[in-house]
Amino acid sequence: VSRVLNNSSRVAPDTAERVQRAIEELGYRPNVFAQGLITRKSRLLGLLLPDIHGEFYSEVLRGADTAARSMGYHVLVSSDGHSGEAAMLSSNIAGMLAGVAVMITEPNAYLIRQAGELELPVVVIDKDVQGERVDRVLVDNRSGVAEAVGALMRTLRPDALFFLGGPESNFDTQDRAAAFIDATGAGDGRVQFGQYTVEWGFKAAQRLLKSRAGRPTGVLAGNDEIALGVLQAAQAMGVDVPGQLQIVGFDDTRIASMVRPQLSAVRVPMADVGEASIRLLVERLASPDAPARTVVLRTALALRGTTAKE
Amino acid sequence: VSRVLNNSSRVAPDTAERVQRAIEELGYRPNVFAQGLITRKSRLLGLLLPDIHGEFYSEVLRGADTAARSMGYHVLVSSDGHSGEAAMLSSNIAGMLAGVAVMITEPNAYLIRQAGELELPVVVIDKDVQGERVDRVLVDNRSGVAEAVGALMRTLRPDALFFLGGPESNFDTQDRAAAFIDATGAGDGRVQFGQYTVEWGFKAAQRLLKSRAGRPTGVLAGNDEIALGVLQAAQAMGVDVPGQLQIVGFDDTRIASMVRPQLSAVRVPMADVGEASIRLLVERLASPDAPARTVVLRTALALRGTTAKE
DNA sequence: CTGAAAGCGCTAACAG
DNA sequence: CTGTTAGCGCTTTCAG
Repeated sequence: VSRVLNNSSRVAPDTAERVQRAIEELGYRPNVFAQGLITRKSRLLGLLLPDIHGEFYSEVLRGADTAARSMGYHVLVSSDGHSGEAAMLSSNIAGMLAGVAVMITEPNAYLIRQAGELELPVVVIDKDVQGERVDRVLVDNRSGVAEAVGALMRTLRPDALFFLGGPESNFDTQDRAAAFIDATGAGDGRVQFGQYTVEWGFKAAQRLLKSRAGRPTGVLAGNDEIALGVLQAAQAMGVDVPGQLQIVGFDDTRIASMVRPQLSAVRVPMADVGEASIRLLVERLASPDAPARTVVLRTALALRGTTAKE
Repeated sequence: VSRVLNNSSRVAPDTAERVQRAIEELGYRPNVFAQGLITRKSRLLGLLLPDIHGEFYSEVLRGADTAARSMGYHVLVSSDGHSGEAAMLSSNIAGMLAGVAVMITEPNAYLIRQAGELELPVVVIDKDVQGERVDRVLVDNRSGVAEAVGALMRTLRPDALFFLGGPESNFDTQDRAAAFIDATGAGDGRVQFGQYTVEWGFKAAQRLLKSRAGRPTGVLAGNDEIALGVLQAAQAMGVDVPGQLQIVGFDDTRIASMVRPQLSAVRVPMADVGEASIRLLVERLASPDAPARTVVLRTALALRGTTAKE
């Protein structure tokens, strides 16, 4: 039976068929635990996200799930709840995992070290972690920012452009802020850090819009929620968008196209991030000693209602 | 070692400690497969959703994950992609699952039957499936609708109230439509079915708002996205909300409070749905022969900017 | 090509 | 209280 199922070694065709029939008649299903015990392999992959909340992460998960399924694997998600605990990695379940993809968006010494030392194949998402056999999936934030700023600068002066990011500790926000400074030559006052929320975007924009001098004519937001907050502040204060203020969001989640006017945004291919990390993992399973690889995913600029029409 | 780890049967305190020390020194971790092979138990629970997309399902997942973790379990999510395939249940991974929670929102004979026949403990979410040992988690749509309609009728005539639902085949939409008809005495024209999307909500509202006679003064939407579409249509047509048109969404996802004005909505406790299903599953694992249970979760009405201020 | 048998690492039952 | 042992169901030699 084992030889038929794993179609290994030579089995006579008619024997094989006889076995197959018996399998079906009896409804036989191999015991996964016995299999795992002897082969030390499994078809379960771990995906560790900072949070399983909202449009962004659920899109990563969806991409990962789809990719995994197409290759006969399954994905076990877990959020580390920003706790740095990485419950999944220390729980007994870790022993069932064939590999893990870890998304690291904030400094987390514990997680980073654990990811590097794990005897399991590891893919790190978002953070350029060192490690012998640690593959990486990165998003090209810099070119995304450059493209967005370029679009803004077609109609606006660079010194009236602002960046409203998420938490300063967030790696993506850091990257995006740095790229923004490179692209616009912005000094400190025009780059602000806060939260990845509508509320924070609203307040920050309100503050900016109130000031007479140095009022922004263009804002690049750290994510779509911040951009939405900026849009709402403008609307509340009677500032015309995109006439007096242009806004570009980041991520291009479904929210960006749900609101009116629709948000222009730098599209981050979240599903592709999920997919690439699973693919990398499965490929490493196949060749454990291959050199570490890095996949960099490009963004794309989606111009919609909050930027000047060409 | 086994006895110490499972703190079963009497072990001398000092022996236990000696074993513990050795475990730590050696970094010993029990092999999950060997354990599973003999105990036929696992700490892995399956969660089958129609889709892993968006605010709604990611919230269910979050509730489930939190609950599972607090009880030492893990959740393996999978979407059936509306395909009725239930890949998770037929794949080899099914053998690692201690139980499954299945969310059924549309007719799916295959899934329903499979859920009822599975030898695994099963919890069915959203659909009242029959089955010996099948527990259920339901949302009390009817009382949610009644409450929303009640609020609308404080200032509006019942015959100017409309219900714009999702697909007619969706169980929740069916429930909500039926409850709406009960509460308002609405005939067919005032209950419409479409898609759970902003676009459909927009178009349907546009059509309704254009007609001179029988123009709605209040709309109950099948979910928040539809409600948002209705709001945008009103704004686009210069219809004042809530002055000329009041809108109540359903689910109360984060989207409802992200937009301006904020959507009034019937809050569906999505995280609680996830949590309750995991809890039911774990409790059944403990007592396999207990009678089937049904948990009904209440909704709550969140009155915000799209309904008349009191 | 096929039958037989040796474990994989663990738990639980059984002696001591 | 602790040592020993019989499997759990599978894959993979090793003989035939």
